[in-house]
Amino acid sequence: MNKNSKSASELKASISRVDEICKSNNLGFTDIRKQVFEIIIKKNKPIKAYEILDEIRNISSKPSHPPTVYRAIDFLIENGFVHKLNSINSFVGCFHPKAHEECYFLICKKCNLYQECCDDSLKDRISKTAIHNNFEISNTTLEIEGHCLDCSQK
Amino acid sequence: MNKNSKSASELKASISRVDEICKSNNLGFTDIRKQVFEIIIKKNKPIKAYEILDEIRNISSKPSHPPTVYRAIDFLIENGFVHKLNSINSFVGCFHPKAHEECYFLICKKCNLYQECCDDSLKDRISKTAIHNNFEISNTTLEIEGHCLDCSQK
DNA sequence: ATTGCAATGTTATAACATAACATATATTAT
DNA sequence: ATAATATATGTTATGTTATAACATTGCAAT
Repeated sequence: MNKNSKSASELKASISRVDEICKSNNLGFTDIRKQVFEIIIKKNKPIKAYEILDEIRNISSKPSHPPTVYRAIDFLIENGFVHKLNSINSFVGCFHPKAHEECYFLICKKCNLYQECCDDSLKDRISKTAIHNNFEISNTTLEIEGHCLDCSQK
Repeated sequence: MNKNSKSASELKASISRVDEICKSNNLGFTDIRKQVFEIIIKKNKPIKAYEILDEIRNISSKPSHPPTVYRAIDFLIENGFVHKLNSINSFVGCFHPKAHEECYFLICKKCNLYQECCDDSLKDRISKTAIHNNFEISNTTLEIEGHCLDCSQK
């Protein structure tokens, strides 16, 4: 699985990468959106909307409300910077924004770390299954829960 | 996709099949559980917990509450008679109870019909992906949303 | 300066789910 | 048969997740 935390430089790199993408696509990477994105990638584990809200409330002096967080999340998801894990109602940062449409995940139930597993053969297999069923995919949720190497050895 | 509704005989067959499985496994297929199962398979589309609750309230004279429904759903899921679609917080009947551990779905966004797509090659591919990442699967959520043949032709 | 638009603030509530404890019903052991 | 146990259900309350609706702000274009 991915490491437990990201270095300050990795964080900065992630943020400036998204910043670049937003600039070149004319997307407003506003303070709130940046703040929410930073909280998500800093945590480096799936995080819940209300946890994000709590963090913002800790940081900021002025009152914050759920819609603020959900709007920021919507923006981040729409543009592929963040993904939602439907099976655990949580959000994770994307390692490869704009690199792929669909994103598949391994989620460790013990340590909560997650990993993207978007290999092409899997994507192909899913695509073939859809075709075989005359089905036109618009989006796919693939979330594999279980135990990562570290946790299954313990 | 599967047809829009099930015939009375198909319904009866589904229920008695589950009945059999419960008997031979010493599981209590109680009235409430049977009722919830019937409501789910009758609908033949993903159904939400509170819709089930509403139906029960329509049928029954005595008051019903959310835990009643959620407990029945839990029982049905635990034993493989029903699946949860995490991406839409809904529940569907299983076409092949006990035939497979994991169950993958195609869900049409337009007509809401759903279809299981649990082919082995897909299962293998997912399994290989997990192995490749040193990951031990406990359960998998695969939900493919899009349009079925009928709906994409319209 | 005013209009228009995108983003945010704010209040309220909708939608989804479970904790905790009481009661009833079935099973088993004596 | 009766008590003890386990399983299932009833009930109240509340926790958790998410959005509707409308007000306000800030900024850009005419």
